Amino acid sequence: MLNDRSPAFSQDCNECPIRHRAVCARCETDELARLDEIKYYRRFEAGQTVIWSGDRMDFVGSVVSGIATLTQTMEDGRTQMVGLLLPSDFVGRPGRNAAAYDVTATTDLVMCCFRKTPFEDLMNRTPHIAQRLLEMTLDELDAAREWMLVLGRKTAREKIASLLSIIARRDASINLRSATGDVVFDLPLTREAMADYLGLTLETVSRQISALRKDGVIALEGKRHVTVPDMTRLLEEAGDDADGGVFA
Amino acid sequence: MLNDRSPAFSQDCNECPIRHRAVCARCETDELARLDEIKYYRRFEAGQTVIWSGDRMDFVGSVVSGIATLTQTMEDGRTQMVGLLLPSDFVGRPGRNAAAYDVTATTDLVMCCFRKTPFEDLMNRTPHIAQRLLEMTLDELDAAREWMLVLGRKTAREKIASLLSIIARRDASINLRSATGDVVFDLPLTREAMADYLGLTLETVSRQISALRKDGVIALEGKRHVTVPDMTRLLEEAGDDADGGVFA
DNA sequence: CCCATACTTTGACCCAGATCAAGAGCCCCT
DNA sequence: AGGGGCTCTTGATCTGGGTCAAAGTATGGG
Repeated sequence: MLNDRSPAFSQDCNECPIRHRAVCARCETDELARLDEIKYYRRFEAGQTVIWSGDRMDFVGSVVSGIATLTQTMEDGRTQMVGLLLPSDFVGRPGRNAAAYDVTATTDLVMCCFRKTPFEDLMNRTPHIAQRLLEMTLDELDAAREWMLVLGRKTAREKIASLLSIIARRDASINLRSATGDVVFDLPLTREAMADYLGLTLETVSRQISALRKDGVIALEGKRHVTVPDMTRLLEEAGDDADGGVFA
Repeated sequence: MLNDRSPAFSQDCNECPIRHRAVCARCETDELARLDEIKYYRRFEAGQTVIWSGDRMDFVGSVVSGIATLTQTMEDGRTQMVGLLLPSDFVGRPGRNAAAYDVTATTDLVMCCFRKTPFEDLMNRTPHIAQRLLEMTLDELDAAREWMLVLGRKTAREKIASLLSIIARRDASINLRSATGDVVFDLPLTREAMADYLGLTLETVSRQISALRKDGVIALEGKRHVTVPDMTRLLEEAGDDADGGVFA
């Protein structure tokens, strides 16, 4: 399976996202084979730290399954999540040795990693890797800037609705809609982690989720399982431009 | 001057930042010459809009002199600044046609631009351009994420101190210290623009600046000219890790 | 089965920063 | 000089979300 180099494979590969996302079908077969040679897998349990901010980071890699968070912490303990890594997201920085933020697994996590030196060598010989990484990084930058609007200007309710929209949009299980067309997914984060993402306290997160439930914007089963009967309504609550994206 | 291709030039060039920052001395002379062939300059007056979010953007470029801001706006008018472009900063996205945010000149502005198609062609033939752009984009991503911590978790006073630190660090005139070692610079933004960067109101910005002045953290001459007698103190006020960076 | 631990909800109260309002300083134009 | 825009400051008041506190709910271990 991992050695299949057909075009179809490089389209559909979930097994090794860097291969699919960073390299795609544009590179020659030999380079793909080289990537396979130097890659390795790492597994983490929920709650485990992948790397601490400031530590030496001698690898780059992407998420195969599970969810990881990037967080920054002040000396007094205030914490802000600065990124959410879902399957196929890339982490690590060619050309720099220290991690800039804590990376933590919030669920069981599998990453596809490359030791930095061989990866950089390969990147130098394979222009498309740098170009693909550039595209991915620009996407992340756009996402980070969009999040700055959420953090700086949105109300607590809008923040929650924005987070739910993003998770709905990106969570793989979103592809499964119920018979009635509802959007259904599981929250991969605790209330505290959501608070850290949104610049709120966990109490406010809890209150706003309750409020959205009372107002019929979402339905909850247990603490984590969310049903969105009307995605357009949720996007309105988030204060987003009403284009609706994939849900239009 | 613009045709000087000595190594010293590519180190010191202020005239065409993309050449210095995106290409540097690693590329061959021919490619540098090609960059010179396709570049052109654009001038904007203070307050003028470079491009509106959503508009077709058929160029990329970098700031030669002056200051521009990237902002996002909600329908109801709430706006968040998501980036500050100082001289040598790059803007634009190879491979995408629509601008993702408003770009506005806040001072008189000169940009060094490249039409997108020839730039992309050149990038495809010159791997170092993509690699250098990747580095620059990763820097911007780190800065954006650092700003997320400011927006999400810092108090108004800390936000102001953080902004002043960043401007002090990046403003070219910082290199000029007064005889006593004070750090001196001009604020390139109105109170309202600072508020939009920090997720505050302009009244709060004004009050916090007054408070910092009263407490002797900064001194003001007129509305815009700032003197910082003790940079370490300012960084403490910003809640930053006390490494001090260039000011240590 | 019961307890410990971690996560979540809800209530009561408070405060940092928003909002509303009034001037003050400044620059440019006529 | 005098006005008309700006930008900026300062005061008074209000409020969204933080803080503190307590109780509810899973889940897993002994």
